[in-house]
Amino acid sequence: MEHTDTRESLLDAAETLFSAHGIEAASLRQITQHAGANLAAVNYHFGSKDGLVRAVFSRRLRPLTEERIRLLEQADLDAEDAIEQVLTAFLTPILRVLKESPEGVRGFGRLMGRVFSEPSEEVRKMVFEEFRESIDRYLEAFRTILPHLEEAERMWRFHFVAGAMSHTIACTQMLERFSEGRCTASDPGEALRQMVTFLAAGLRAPSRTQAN
Amino acid sequence: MEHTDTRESLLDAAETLFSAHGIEAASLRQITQHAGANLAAVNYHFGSKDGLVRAVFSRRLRPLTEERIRLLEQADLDAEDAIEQVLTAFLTPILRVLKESPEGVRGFGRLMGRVFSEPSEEVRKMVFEEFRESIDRYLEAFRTILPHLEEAERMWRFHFVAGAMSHTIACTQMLERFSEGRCTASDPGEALRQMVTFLAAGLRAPSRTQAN
DNA sequence: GTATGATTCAAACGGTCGTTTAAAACGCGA
DNA sequence: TCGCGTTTTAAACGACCGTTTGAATCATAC
Repeated sequence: MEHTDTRESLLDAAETLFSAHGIEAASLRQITQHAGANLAAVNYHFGSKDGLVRAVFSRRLRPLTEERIRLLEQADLDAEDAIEQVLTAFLTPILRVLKESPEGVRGFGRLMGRVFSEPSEEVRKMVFEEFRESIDRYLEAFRTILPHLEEAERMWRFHFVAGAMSHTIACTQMLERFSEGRCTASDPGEALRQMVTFLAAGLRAPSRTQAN
Repeated sequence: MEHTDTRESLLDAAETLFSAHGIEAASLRQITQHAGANLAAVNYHFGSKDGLVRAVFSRRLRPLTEERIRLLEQADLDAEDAIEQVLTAFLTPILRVLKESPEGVRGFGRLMGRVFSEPSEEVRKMVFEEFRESIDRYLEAFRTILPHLEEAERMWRFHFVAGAMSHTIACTQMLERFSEGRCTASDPGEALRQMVTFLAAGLRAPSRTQAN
C-alpha cells in the first residue's frame, strides 16, 4: 500500500529533473507532468516538496550506506592491500547505484555530487545524517590501517577521498570535455581503478611527523 | 566611469547571497536591498540577472587565472619537487582569492566549489571557458613532469586534484563538522600543506603500464 | 449494489520572481 | 543657469511558484 505506481513515477521524475535543473529550479508542475500525474500528487504522497526531496535521497542512500558497511566488514584490514580494499568498499557501491539509476552517472550522480554543497541547509543536514554512520565506520577503519597518521591528517585525507569521488561522479562531463573524449566515466570499472590507484597512494603518503 | 559604487555594491551583495542561498534562490530583490540599491539597478548595470552572474565570476576568476599562470611560469619543472611546486602554484591563488573575498572561504569559496556542478548550462560553460587556458597550461606542465603516465591517466589524476581542491573549498563545514573541530580550513596554510602532501603522492603513483 | 476509504482531479489562492517603463533626480560642461 | 546624458526611483507587468480545496473517481469489502 506504501508504494503506488504514482509514488515511484514521481520519485523517478523528481530524480531526473532535480539532477538536470537543480532542486530549486525543478518545479512541481514539471515533475508531475513528467510523471504523468496531477499537480497535487506530490503534496498528497509526500506532504510537500521538501518531503519529496527527502524521499528521493533516502531511496538511493539507504541501500548505499548498507552496502558500504557490508563491504567494509568483508575487507581484510590486516592485508597488505588493506587500503585498496577499503577504498574499493567505499567506492564500489556508489558506482553501482549510479549504474542502476535511470540516467546513470548523469542522473543521480550529478545530484549526489552536488548535494554536499547544496545551498539548502535542510538538504545538507539530511544527507549528512544519512551518511554519518558509514563515515564513522570508515574513519575507524582508517584508524586501524593508517595508525601512524595524526588524527587530523587522517580526516583531511578522508576528506580528499570524498572530494575526488564526489567530483568524479558530479563532473564527469567536465573531464570528458577537456580530455576531448579520452576519459569517460561511463565505464565505472575504469573510473574505480584510476581512483583507487591515486587515492591509495595519497593515503600512503608519509605523515608530517615522520622522517621522509 | 565603468565602476560606480552601485556596481561594486551589487557585485558584493550578489557574491554573498549567491554563496549563501545559491544563484537561483538569491533574488534580485534581496540582492539590491542588501546592496542598498534600487531593484532595477541590476538590469540597468548588467542587463539581466545572467549578466550579473557572469560579472560576479569574472571579477574573481580573471585575476585567479592570471596568477595561476604566473606562478606556474615561475616553477622549476626540472626540480626534484616539481610536482609540489606545480601543485602549490595551482592551489595558492585560489586560497588567496578566498582569503580576500568578503566572507572568506564561506563566501566565494562555497560558490566556487559549487560551480562545476551548477545546474545551469550557461554558468558552467562560462566558468569552463574562463578556466580553459590555465587548465591547458597545467596539463602541459604535468606532461613534462609526469612523462611516464598515459595521457588518460594524467587527465584522471588532474581531475582528482581539481576534485580535492573543489571539495575542500566548497565543503569545509562538512570537514569541520565530522572532525568535530579538529580540522579547519580557515587556516589556508594548513589546508595547502595537507593537499600538496596527499595529491603529490597520488600523482606519483606508478602508471598502470609500469611494473610495481 | 452500495458504502467507505484511498487516490486523482481541475481550479484557485497568495506570493515571489525577473523584467520593463516612464518619470524623477543627479552630475557636470558650456 | 541651462541643457543633456547618466543614474536612480516607484510602480506595474505577466509568469511561475508551492500549496490548498472540495468535488470526482476509483478500488474494495460487505
